[in-house]
Amino acid sequence: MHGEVAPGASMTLRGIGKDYDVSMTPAREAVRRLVAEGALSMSLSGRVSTPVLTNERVEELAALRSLLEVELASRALPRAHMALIDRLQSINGTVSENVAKGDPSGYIRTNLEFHRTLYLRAQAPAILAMAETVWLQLGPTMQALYGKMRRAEPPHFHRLIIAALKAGDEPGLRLAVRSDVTQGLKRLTD
Amino acid sequence: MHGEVAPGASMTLRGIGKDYDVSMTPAREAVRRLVAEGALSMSLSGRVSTPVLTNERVEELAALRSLLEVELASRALPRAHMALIDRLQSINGTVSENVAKGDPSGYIRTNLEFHRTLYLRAQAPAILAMAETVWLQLGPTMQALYGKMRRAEPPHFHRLIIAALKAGDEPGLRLAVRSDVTQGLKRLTD
DNA sequence: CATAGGTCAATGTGATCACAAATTCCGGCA
DNA sequence: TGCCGGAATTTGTGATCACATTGACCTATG
Repeated sequence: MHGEVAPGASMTLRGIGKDYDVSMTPAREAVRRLVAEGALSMSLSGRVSTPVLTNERVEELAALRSLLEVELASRALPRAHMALIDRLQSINGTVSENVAKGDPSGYIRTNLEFHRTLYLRAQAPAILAMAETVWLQLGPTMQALYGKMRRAEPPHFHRLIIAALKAGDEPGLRLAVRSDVTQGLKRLTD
Repeated sequence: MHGEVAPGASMTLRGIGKDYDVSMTPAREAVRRLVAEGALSMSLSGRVSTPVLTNERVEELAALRSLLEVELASRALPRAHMALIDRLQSINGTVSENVAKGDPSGYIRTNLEFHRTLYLRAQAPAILAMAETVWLQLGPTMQALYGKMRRAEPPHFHRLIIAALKAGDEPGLRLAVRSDVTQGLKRLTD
């Protein structure tokens, strides 16, 4: 999810087991779960690797992020008090730090933390779980994206999100979330 | 998914294995996958059962169906030719038969086949997979719903969907799909 | 008769093993 | 030098086992 492993990286059951000091059995169960969630792909022979996403797939996942996260933000809006907004601003500072540091994995992690913190207020665990599944599928590919980014951009749309939350502006919030989610992924399909 | 097992039904690894003439290992992997997809729930002790959904959860899943399936229908619309519409009408006939027969599981199965046939035209496998995950989570509860239905209602909204497809009416299609998806689930939360 | 305590069966977990399939690697041939 | 083929290693699958824990049943007691 955090883009710590590159797209197309392959792994073996025995290797995973050795890494975590367990036998093949728990490694197999973890892998099967991640395959079910789309975070890993399995060849017909059972070999497992991180998926290499086609442009069409990335476009779909971006559309899913947009659909789900706009809904989550919209549901969170009426419950978003000042304490939450302060928290979001603080996280946003950490995001900027990671941008400055040039740490792609840290950037992805704190960026997702920003979104998750907001969406937790939506009190919609099933929808949030789906959104996290999408994040999981995009993880490896996101790393490739932010590795390619020439200029590290500050979290512009995050500020729009915070502003819309403060103003209680629902259409503005929906647009800001959609823009933030779509922005980076757009570049990925070029 | 087809509502063949009631909500809250519990099952054991050895029991599943015996049913399908395999050992515990494949049963465990299947169960873990279904748990990851939300189709089964697992207690802290590892016991597995079909989930009993709260009203809030049903509302969430209905919202997810609405979001995802409206998008899928919208993407399928430009690609929907006459052959597809004929196919949908044929499936719709089978749906009516199952309604008349009073076969809840058959009704759910053919109803989902109607939706899947339309959505396959959207050429969006990731979104369709998410929608099917939602169907999976709703399966057992759907059975409880259609078991409670006094009067078996004909697939009214399906006809609206077909009409909108014929007319190329996108707003009408979106509304028809949203209504069809929401209709039954609304009654479930009372 | 109800309830609490204790015993026993049932269940999930993780490890290990045998086996088949596939991938890789290496040598030989064109 | 490039490509093909076979052998050996790697890898996933399914089965079985030991063990700890949980849940259920049964009995005894108030």
